[in-house]
Amino acid sequence: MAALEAEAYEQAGREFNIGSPKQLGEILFDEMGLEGGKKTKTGAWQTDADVLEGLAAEGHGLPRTIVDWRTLSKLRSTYTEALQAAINPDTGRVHTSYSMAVAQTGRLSSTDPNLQNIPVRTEEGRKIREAFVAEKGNVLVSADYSQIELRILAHIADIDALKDAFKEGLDIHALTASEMFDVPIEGMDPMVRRQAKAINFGIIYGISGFGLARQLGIPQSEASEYIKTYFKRFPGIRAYMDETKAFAKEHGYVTTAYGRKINLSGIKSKGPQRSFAERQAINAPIQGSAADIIKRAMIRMPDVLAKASLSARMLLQVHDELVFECPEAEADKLIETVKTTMQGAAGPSLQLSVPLVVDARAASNWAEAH
DNA sequence: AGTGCAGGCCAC
DNA sequence: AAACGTGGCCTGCACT
Repeated sequence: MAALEAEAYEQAGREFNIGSPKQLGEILFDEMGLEGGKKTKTGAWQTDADVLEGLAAEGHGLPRTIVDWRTLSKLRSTYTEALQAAINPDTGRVHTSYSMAVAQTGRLSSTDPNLQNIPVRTEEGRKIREAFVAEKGNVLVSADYSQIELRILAHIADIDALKDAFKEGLDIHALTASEMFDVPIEGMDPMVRRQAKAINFGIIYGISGFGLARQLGIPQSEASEYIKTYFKRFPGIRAYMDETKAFAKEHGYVTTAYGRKINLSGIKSKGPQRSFAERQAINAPIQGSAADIIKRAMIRMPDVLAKASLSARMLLQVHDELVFECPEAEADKLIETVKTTMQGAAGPSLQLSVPLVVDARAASNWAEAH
């Protein structure tokens, strides 16, 4: 990191506080005069990774150096150093706290330290996750719901094409791409599937052409066409969204699949507040239902483990994932027990019209088990 | 030294 | 007008 700092000062032509976005923005856009800068709402130059990647693509050196420095700096300060400092000397372990009434949707949240945002997406980040290891002679078992939110959407919005796809165990993003772009699933271009995946996630979040364009780095006109095509192919999704927004506006809340209410106070306001509340109205039943289901699984777990004579302990919940620790010899039985419990957790009070699928694996560390 | 906000970025 | 949902933690910075 020291080498990256020296390189940044060299490229900037002077020293500055490398951790200060404000100073960086002034160097890039006021001193160096780079084009394409945007301001944040407070008037400061925006210097987030998207902006810096754009500048780096123009051939400028400093933005690349800063992005690399921030990546390492983030991992060191937020994870490597903070997590070691959080080890409890009595247990030799890191213990998080869960809040059950913070997230509007009914998700848990995790603090001091937050163990629900341990890196996983990059190779460097996964090294952090490798440091979460089982006691000697034990293994970690990670069990996560596959595509639970899209399955819930298929159920709630009652979309036959999506429900059938899940029943047949198809690759849902590939299917979406196939339907939208009229291409066969076999031998599909990975970039086409990636675009469909972004659309699927966007749908769950209450997408806009602007947001999808930003996500995919394509013109807004093109993104809007994608969304139009998606709704044409899955008209039931648009109907669900319209109905949900109308319900929210009439009642001031939406409900999960179990009937739990989620208040949306901003739904009757105007302008951006209302747009925001409308996206919440679309997302909250989906995210909230997933939260209900995994909580039902967690509540049943102690009983289920005891009945199966398993000594496994449930350690963590990460929204659609449960992490356990157990003796190596128990792992196979634990995986079967946990899978069955999680996959059946929607019932019996709710009969989901799509199957829930759980992937589970055992390994000595969290990165490999995930 | 403590507080709170802004900007940024990690996860699902 | 804002622009894709739910969170928490880091540093910098202005302030008390």
